[in-house]
Amino acid sequence: MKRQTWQRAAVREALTAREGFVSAQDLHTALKAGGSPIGLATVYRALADLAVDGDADSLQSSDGENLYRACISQGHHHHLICRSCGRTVEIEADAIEQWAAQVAAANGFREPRHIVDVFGTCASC
Amino acid sequence: MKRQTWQRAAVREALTAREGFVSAQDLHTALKAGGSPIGLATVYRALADLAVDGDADSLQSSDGENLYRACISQGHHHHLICRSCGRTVEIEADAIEQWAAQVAAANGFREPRHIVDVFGTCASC
DNA sequence: GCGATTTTGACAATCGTTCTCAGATAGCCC
DNA sequence: GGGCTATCTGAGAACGATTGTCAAAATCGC
Ligand SMILES: [Zn+2]
Ligand SMILES: [Zn+2]
Ligand SMILES: [Zn+2]
Ligand SMILES: [Zn+2]
Repeated sequence: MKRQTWQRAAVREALTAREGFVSAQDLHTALKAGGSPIGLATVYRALADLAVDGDADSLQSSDGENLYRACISQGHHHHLICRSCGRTVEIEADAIEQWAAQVAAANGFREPRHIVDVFGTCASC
Repeated sequence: MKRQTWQRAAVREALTAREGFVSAQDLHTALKAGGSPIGLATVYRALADLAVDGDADSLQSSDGENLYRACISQGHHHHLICRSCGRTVEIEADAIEQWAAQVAAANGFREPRHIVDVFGTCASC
């Protein structure tokens, strides 16, 4: 079973305080700047756990970094992300879900999963 | 202007000979195994060029590797990829293109780009 | 063939991430 | 509270994909 530590709480809180997607390293830097003595490896582990439990969304940036964001809606959803400021809008689109399932089935593919993210420049940028 | 070298030709050929997506390292290993003295850095550079020129598709695997594949259809398209054998089907879906553009516009996002890939297990796996 | 310019490749450097492992700690039983 | 034990933590090393370096080699226009 998972133990409750102040480190995990701190990571969860720091992540929630952020608007858009953050890297593990950035979050660690922010925590240290706030006076926390938390270790980098711990931040990585906590973020991975949050993502697995569905409490955080994760995606890979174009240069291969893993980015995380506190989840707002609980269910399956996608993102519209500002490539400049990182501001993120959560999107639900049944049409996409159905399309993905249908396309997979039509080609004989089982257990379909999909990656759908939209990037753009937001109104304030 | 781009120069024509046997190295680039070899990379292009090796990539075309493959069915699904390959990593730069795998392709390099295959080339070496075939007797070619080509360097790893050159394979990376050639693949990046192919992707830029639209002659190869590229995507990031879940563990952060860049994968490449010889392009069949020329225009913008997406992929249905077998998570087991790598077999890939190219997909064109105007509905998705329109949906992405519309979702971006509705939220005030300009210059939308999107990532859409479907993974599954193909019929033969 | 010549020369300017580009490309190559061995190797080092980078950088995000994971591993290691000894010490700290949460949760549980008494 | 005190003690026990499995889990968690963190400093640093290790790792692995990718990129940078730079001298030597190759291309292409002349
Ligand atoms: Zn913005
Ligand atoms: Zn979806
Ligand atoms: Zn398959
Ligand atoms: Zn598209």
